[in-house]
Amino acid sequence: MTPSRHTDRRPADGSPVARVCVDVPLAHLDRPFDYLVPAELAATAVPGTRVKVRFAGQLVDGWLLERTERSGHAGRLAYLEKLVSPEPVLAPEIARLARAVADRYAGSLADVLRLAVPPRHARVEKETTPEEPTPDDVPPDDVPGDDVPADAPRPARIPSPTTGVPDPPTGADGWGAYPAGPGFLRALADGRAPRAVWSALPGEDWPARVAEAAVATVRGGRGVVAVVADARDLDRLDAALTGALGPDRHVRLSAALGPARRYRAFLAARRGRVPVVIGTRAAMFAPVERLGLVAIWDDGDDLHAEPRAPYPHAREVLLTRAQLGGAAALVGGHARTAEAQLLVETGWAREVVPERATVRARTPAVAPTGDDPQLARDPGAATARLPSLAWTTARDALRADAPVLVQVPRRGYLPSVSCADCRAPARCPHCAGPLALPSARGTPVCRWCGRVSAAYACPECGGRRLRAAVVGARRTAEELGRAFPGVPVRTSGREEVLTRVPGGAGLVVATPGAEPVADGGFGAVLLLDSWALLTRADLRAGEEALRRWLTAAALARPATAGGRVVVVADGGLAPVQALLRWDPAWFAARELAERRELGFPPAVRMASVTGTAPAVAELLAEARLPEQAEVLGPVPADDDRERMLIRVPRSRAAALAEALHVAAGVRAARKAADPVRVQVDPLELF
DNA sequence: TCAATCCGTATC
DNA sequence: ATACGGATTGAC
Repeated sequence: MTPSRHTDRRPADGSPVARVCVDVPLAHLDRPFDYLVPAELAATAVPGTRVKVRFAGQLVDGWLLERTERSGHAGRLAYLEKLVSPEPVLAPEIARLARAVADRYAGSLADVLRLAVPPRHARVEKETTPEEPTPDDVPPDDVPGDDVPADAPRPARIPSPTTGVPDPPTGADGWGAYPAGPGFLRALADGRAPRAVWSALPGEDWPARVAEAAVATVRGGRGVVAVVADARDLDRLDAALTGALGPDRHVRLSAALGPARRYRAFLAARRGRVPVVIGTRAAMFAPVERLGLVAIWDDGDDLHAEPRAPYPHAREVLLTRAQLGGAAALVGGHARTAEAQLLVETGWAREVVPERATVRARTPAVAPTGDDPQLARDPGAATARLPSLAWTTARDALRADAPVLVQVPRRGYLPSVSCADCRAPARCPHCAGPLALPSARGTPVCRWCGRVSAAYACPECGGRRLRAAVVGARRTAEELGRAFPGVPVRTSGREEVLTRVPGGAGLVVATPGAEPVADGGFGAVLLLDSWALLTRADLRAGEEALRRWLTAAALARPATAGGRVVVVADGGLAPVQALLRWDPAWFAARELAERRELGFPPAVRMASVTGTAPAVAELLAEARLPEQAEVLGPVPADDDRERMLIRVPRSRAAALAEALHVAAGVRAARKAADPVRVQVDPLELF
């Protein structure tokens, strides 16, 4: 680049101005900047391309958002320095979506674009051109191998001659088991935009159902984005889609693919070569032509929350896409989140649920049992410290040559404080935050507002004594093998996740989210140590416990085929009740009502501001918060930082996000030191 | 009186 | 971030 070349440059004849989003992380620079398009880039510097521009003296990356005739900028415009690639990787609708997501989460467009478009891989980009597809676009190692469950792919159907896309199934199975299901599929095929909150039946082959919804949408000439929580779910969905749609009508997109394969899959979608993109949350921004359906499975799984700024949640991103693009939406799971319930109650989405008779026919028999581990009469139970009902249930299943699933929680859940008498979580009388005991014999202190509750009395039972929950009962799992000598014990957890186990007698000990599918279903499912799940210091503890139980219990055979579930928990607790009755909608409605009462999300919009105490104070002093905003805290966060919570009515959500974004910008412009993290809808509230 | 430096502000 | 401008300070 010689200096003389600069003097040669002249602006392009048509639309000489490029509006560019510069890739800098500073909040106050979150707006487009205008540059001149040099004549030689007139045809190639199109909207959606990556460019390099000189910005404040340095060369930075940017996104060309649009080309215009004139600029509103009073000063002199600089030229685009370079076109990184002529590939318009940023589709216009994704640019719009990214802006909406940035606004919702008090973040910058550049931050969201970094999440939305994978890093360029030049070699991959050159492999193919939009005109000549190659068969190598989905490489062999993108396709799941032999370890993928055999049940997941549907048998290939004869493609209909006109479209090449098979007909959806009919009858009382599949979507036919849900009264609103067939109508939902019809609407997808007809090009309409139905929105569904789907409560999947136990034993449901959910990957097949999602694949059928995708097929219906593709039949209607539209595209699909479907997001699942982890690699194992993705393998299952991939296999189902391969069966339903063939091997080359979809791509999988996840960060785990690595840069080259990820960019290859991304390009295939962007170039309109495949109508369906499936993936983990990395796929939530995937460009798809004529988007007709967004789907998310198990939206309560916290893996759906993006850990990088501005921390968007896959469900919210997908619903925003559906809203902006007039696409259908499918929010499915065995459980139902309070957020999904809100969609139903506001009328934004409709329920797709089975009738009670169908539920009864498909559910295993669920029974609660106390968590007293003394059971001397059964020596095996005593060894494993199992309640006797759990032990006898497992024993019976094993005798019937059926596999048994034992769910144990992961370690690391923070105990909170509960009433020693009735075990109701202890909440701050002032702000309803969680109480904690700073020392064993101290007075409880609110973790949100810091107020001391010296005279705490349980609102449920009037009890005045408090107890801290005890964590860690993994030993129970290790001792199980000894309780059932001669029975093979396999574990599935963080280190090694089993996808599938054979149908004979055997024990599988799994942590939540790592439960394998069993051939023919599990004869028994034991849900142990639920006390640790239910007493987590988390707003979503009950919802999360039920989600994990339903997900595990859904792997059991129906009661009619001998399937039994034992949950070691007090049968009077609401999540346990919901499990016994297999009624996730009832629990979600109850949960949402409670959150309305307490002023918690999603009934209200919350944001958190985390940083050093002076930095947090400065940001909040700067922020012009909406009038109804309530500021809670400070609560201590990691390494001498602190956290403030701001809550507003949902109608003020946009104003809150904007106020925080502007305040962060003012701070960044002034000093740039002492970072503050702003999070809208933080997953963890305390 | 001029230049070196500091601080604040814009970055096209 | 960096780079520029206006104000400020200090030495001639």
